[in-house]
Amino acid sequence: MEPVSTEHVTTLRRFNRYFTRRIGALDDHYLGQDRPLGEARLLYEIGDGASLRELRSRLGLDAGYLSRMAKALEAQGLVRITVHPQDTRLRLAELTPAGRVEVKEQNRRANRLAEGLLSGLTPAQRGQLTESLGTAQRLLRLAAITVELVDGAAPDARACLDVYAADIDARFPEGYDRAALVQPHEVSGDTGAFLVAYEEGRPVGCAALRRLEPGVGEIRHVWVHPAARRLGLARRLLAELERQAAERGYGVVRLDTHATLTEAQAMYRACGYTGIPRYNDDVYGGYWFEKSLPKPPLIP
Amino acid sequence: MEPVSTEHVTTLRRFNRYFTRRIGALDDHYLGQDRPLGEARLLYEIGDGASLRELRSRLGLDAGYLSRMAKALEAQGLVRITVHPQDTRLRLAELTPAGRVEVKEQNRRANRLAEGLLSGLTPAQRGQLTESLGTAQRLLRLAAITVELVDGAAPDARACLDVYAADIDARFPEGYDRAALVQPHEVSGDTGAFLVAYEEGRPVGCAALRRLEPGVGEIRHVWVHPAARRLGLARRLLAELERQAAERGYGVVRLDTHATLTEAQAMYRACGYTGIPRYNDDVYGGYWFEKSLPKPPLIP
DNA sequence: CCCTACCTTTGACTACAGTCAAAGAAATAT
DNA sequence: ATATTTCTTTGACTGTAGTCAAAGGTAGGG
Repeated sequence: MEPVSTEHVTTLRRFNRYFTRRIGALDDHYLGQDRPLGEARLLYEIGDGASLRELRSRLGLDAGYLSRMAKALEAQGLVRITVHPQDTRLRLAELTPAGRVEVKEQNRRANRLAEGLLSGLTPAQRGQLTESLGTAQRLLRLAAITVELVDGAAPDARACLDVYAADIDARFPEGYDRAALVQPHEVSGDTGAFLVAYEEGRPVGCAALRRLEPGVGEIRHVWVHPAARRLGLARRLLAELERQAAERGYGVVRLDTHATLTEAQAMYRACGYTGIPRYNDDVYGGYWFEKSLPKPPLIP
Repeated sequence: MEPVSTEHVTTLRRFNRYFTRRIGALDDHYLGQDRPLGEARLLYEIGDGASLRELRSRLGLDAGYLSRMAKALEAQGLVRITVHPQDTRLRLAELTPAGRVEVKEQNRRANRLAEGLLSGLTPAQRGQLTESLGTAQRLLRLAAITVELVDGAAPDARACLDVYAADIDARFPEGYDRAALVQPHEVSGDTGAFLVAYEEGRPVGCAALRRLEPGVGEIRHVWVHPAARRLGLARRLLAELERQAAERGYGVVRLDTHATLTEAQAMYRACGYTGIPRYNDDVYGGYWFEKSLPKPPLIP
């Protein structure tokens, strides 16, 4: 991997210092107002209802601490806590009308704060700021996502394929038959690979490689969770999978895409793939692509 | 002022949430490590030495709280506290060699964290992120700066002119004579104005308006502190001063600039000023500009 | 049916962050 | 010379955040 230039590190750190001290701290202070910050955050996070378990993982809180805060909010009449109908170990928290009012008030305060800040800028500058922040957030999210090689039979791998199958089943006019998915053993070991992308511990994308014929690998199931799209994650998965393919001795990789997935086709072309004639009898294939890989560096 | 669009507010708030929770919180956690966060911040802020008074205002801490923390750091051998030689009410804090080591270690950790984040991006993406963050920070700083109309005799006004005079005295080949500065009464009241820009309570720029002849105002001493340059603050001061001029019934404003200040000349042209012949006998003038102002809106 | 894993609650703490008021010492203004 | 202001220190607090361990109830696998 390329070394990180000090200029980039400095800018990120300077921004971080400036932003957390000036904007973030202000925001926290206003959000809480007459309520402890922890409670205010919890209230906000409950939103349209959530289980304590979920809240705990989202906010990264200790179970006991959370339990007590939830109880305090319940005592204040802001939250109603019920037992999960299916799994009675779980507790569900939801806002009461009073809680909803409180959250609305939080939102109003935060909006006013943001408006106050933005009002110091001209409309053109506001647009520029919005664009910069959007770009920065996209890139920061992408940077925080890790791509890992997992076994084709790993639960996360299967979970990704489940969502993937449901996703394209809804998108293909003819639906999608799960029988077309790769088998775990095809995408594991010396000839195959399965990559899962994680954002904050949750799988948000995948990509699979299997052997097609000697020297030729096939890339399949490149998929990104809807909430993680437009970050450039698919390209990253693809690049990483190509590295894996080269390491496994493949000189060429092929793939097919459904005729309806025009964005995917554009991406493959942009990543150096060229259209080729049909190479398989996949019923979902509409376009076929191929890319030659560089020889892997010899690791002594 | 134009209303702030919800899109801009939403983007700013979303970014704020994401950044403070994900990046900022992480940073704080790593910075502190085995030391309370307050102490870690104080240590960092002391840097090459500072008075307790200064630290208090920079960090926004309670006097008692700060005094105790400083003492704790001194007891740990990280900080040396001495009495100010001129004003014995003041205490000066500076790092001991051990303190310096500790701060270096903090820096190393923070750098590693930033590098870890950036290493997930391609060099091109890193460049894009750096640029976005730079732009965003510029704009956020600008947005947080307030411009206020003050009396020409106000301490902040005179303080600005002092720094201004010293600044250009160093820049003009022939130096600068303070006698050329405006008098307080010229830039106050119905015919004059004095604007001071504040960033976090400190004056970081100024601009003055005085009467030149009936219907014609003169803009003078447009100045921005070196630490606040390249944010677009001069333009903002200028625009606000033009509003003040229009309000005071001036249909035209004029100004002159020294021949060496080429950036200033470019800015005036970009702001709608056009070159005119010499209109005064200012020894520092090298270029003369003029701009017609719109009629002020009638306030009933 | 039993065992294990999971989720929550409760009790008992700790440490950090921060506030307030009183008082002392030195500088500055009048 | 006196009054006022400024800066710091000290004592006495408070509230929030967060940790750890024990215990009790429930779900799911074998």
